[in-house]
Amino acid sequence: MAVSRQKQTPDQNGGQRAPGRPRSENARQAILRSTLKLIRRASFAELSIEAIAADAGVGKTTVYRWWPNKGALVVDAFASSTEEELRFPDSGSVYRDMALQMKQFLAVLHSSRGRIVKAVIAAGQSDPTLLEEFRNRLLRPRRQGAYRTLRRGIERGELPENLDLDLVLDILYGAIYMRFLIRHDELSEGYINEVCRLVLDGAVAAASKGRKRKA
Amino acid sequence: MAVSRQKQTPDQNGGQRAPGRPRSENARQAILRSTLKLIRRASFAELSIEAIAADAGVGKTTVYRWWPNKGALVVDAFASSTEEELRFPDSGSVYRDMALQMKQFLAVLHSSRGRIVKAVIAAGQSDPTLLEEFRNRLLRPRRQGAYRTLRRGIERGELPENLDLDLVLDILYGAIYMRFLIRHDELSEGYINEVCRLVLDGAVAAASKGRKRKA
Amino acid sequence: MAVSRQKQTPDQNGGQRAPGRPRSENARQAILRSTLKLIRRASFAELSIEAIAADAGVGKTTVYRWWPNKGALVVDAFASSTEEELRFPDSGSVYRDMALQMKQFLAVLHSSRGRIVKAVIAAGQSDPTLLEEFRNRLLRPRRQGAYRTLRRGIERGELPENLDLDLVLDILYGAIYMRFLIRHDELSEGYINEVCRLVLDGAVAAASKGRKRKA
Amino acid sequence: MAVSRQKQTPDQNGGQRAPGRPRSENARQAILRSTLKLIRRASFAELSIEAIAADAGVGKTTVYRWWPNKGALVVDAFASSTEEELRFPDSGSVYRDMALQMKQFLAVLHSSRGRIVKAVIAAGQSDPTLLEEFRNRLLRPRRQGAYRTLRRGIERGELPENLDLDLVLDILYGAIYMRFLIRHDELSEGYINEVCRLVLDGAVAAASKGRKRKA
DNA sequence: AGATAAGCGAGACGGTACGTCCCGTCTTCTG
DNA sequence: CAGAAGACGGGACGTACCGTCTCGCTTATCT
Repeated sequence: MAVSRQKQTPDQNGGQRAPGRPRSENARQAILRSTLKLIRRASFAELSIEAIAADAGVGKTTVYRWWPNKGALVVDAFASSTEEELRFPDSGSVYRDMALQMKQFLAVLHSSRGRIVKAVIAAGQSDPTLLEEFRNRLLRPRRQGAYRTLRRGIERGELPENLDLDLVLDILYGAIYMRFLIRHDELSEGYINEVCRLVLDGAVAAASKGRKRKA
Repeated sequence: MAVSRQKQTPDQNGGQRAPGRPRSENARQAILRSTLKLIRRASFAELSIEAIAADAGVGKTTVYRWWPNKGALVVDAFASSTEEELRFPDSGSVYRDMALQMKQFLAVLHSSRGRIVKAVIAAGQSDPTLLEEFRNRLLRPRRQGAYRTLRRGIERGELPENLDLDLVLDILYGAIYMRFLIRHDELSEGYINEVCRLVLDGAVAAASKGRKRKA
Repeated sequence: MAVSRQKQTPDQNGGQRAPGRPRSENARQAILRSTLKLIRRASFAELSIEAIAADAGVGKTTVYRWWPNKGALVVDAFASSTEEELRFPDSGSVYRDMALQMKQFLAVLHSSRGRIVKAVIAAGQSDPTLLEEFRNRLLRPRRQGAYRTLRRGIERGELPENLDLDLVLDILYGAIYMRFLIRHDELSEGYINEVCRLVLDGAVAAASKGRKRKA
Repeated sequence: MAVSRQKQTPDQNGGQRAPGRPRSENARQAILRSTLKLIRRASFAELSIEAIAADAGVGKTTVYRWWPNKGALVVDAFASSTEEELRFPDSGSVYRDMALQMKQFLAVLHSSRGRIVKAVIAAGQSDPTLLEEFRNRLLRPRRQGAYRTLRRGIERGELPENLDLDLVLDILYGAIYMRFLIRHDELSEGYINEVCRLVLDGAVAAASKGRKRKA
């Protein structure tokens, strides 16, 4: 489950234990903790594994043994700190549910953890495996919740059938990432409201126009 | 005009020339050329000023004399190579104009210069001035053309009055940046068509619903 | 007798067996074998206990349990491989006996085991206990044979009485070690002949001059 | 002249200067000084380039730029500190001259610099280039003086003509190195006297016996 | 023409962090 | 309870670049 496991976990091994001294859970957590602590004070580029190891009271080797690079470590640290936070509500309205979750996401971006998201996306641009970690551990799980929310909307008739869910979600969240990464304009809750309104209305409108075109 | 000028340009000096040997235009261009060449083979993080200087046959000092850091150099190199490409057409249809320009942008992203866009946005996450350069030299000029295109649509009645242009543009381009930066799904011309359709229809629909709500 | 025994051997325990699993003779020999094998391919400094353990298919712990350090291990390995080889002959001539034994020694130095002698002397320079092992297990036993050879020469009248045996031996073997360790000149059988000639003649001459001086 | 010069010295360049910033003489001397200081407190193996650089207030790079390895550095440091010390006197007696110089050498071995000689010979056993440095910078120059001393003895009739000088010197100094490196017996001035007496008398005796054999 | 000034290439400098190797110790399960 | 396996904290390795500096040389303007 954890990114860091490169070798078999006990469970995967059919109840068998790997030989040798088992991995130190203390060390693992100390490293993740120090990573989170240091990434808040410095940029991703300034963050050094040397410093993390020192802060965690751990040999550099131990870090390299379990994480292939700085990026994977930062994603892991971030993911293990945000697991619970970004759930989708179920209020009976797609608009309300989506806007609410997007605002929770906004809060994370505006918190000190926003810096980590930036760092990961930035570093991911030159490290495909890092980006993949990001998608697997952060994006994908959230998408599952989003799909459910949108499907509920379809069942309730708020959204058209045959809607391309990924299209809608990429447009919605793309608008957030745009202002978050390029910082050319205000990224506020009001902005999120407007984005949701426009995109969800657009989903309905585009579908009905499509029907007319076909008809 | 060039990012790199830190000292007075002749023109600003009232026709006077500064004493001493003037800056070598050869060196400047060799540096920009080598930067473009090397950034295509490596990521931003892997790109080193040492290598650029060596490739350009230039002393490191000369690079540092004119550019404060790697990022500024990369933006400068990129900007000086893409000035002409991303104009907005005027075909009589907002949808067609926007989709066309977005597809041109897509072509740039898919070309070897896409790597530079990635690099700049990535590096910009830990260097505000770099991001500002990106906005000033690349984003803003394009926005001017986009405003004109959208305003023509409003005049033609294709789009509602009082439309928040930046909102629409951030949603449109955000959808592109989203897939470009996170690479979780296909970034194709078909995707652009759908994004345009949904967002522009959404702009109309949201406005008419707003009117009803007010009424 | 073996350097490696740090704990009681069964015999010392009055026929009693120590409790628990007995030491694995297999492991011991595998370690010594791997040590000899690896020291031939690499220098003493390059030789690592990690590599020995891996090559012997043995845990590092097992090595550390029985040998205090790399040097002791190497001496042990070497000694256990050269016990029989350097005997002194008895041909009726000191010159012939000494020259012959020195040539046998020369052959060892020129064989792949010469590298081990080098390694041990080298490592001994920063590890007194290692050097002591070298003297006790390799040098001293040989000296006993050399003393007997020289004393036979004295009895036969080839060498003067009251000869300082250690002085003569240090001069003879020093000449070999000199060229062996510093490698500035050829270390050949011819060289050994000349050394023997000069030193043994010198022993006679110095003694007779000494008598004259006293007389 | 210095071992450390890997690139052209000005003199070799026909009065021309190499381009770029010239080598810092300060740094060079600080490094040599720190090397001598630290080698006295630790063994060669314990001595680290990291520590030398730190002590000298110098970047590690600067050390590596000029010396290929720890050994070369130590030889250089030692040589540059002992250049003047081991001259051969000219007293009118070979025996007296040789004994005197050997006692000077003995004093160096017994001083804190003796540790360096040990270190160099030890490290040289697994590093041929280091040994070569040792021969070129330390052994060879001394040998020149020794040749002159022995030749004076030949001219004065104290030693036979056609004497193999290297043979005699290897026997004399080999006796010293033997006890110095293996430490099995006392290395004193008395020992040196006896060695000189025996070897020089042996040189005469062996020659006269040789003549008899030929006759 | 000479003085003065700045840019230029080259490359050494003091540093920081890299990722690796091996140290000697420890912790676990198996025989 | 020895042994294998292998993770642990640690220290140094030799390398790559950082951004700064010091050279001699070149190219300009200003006396």
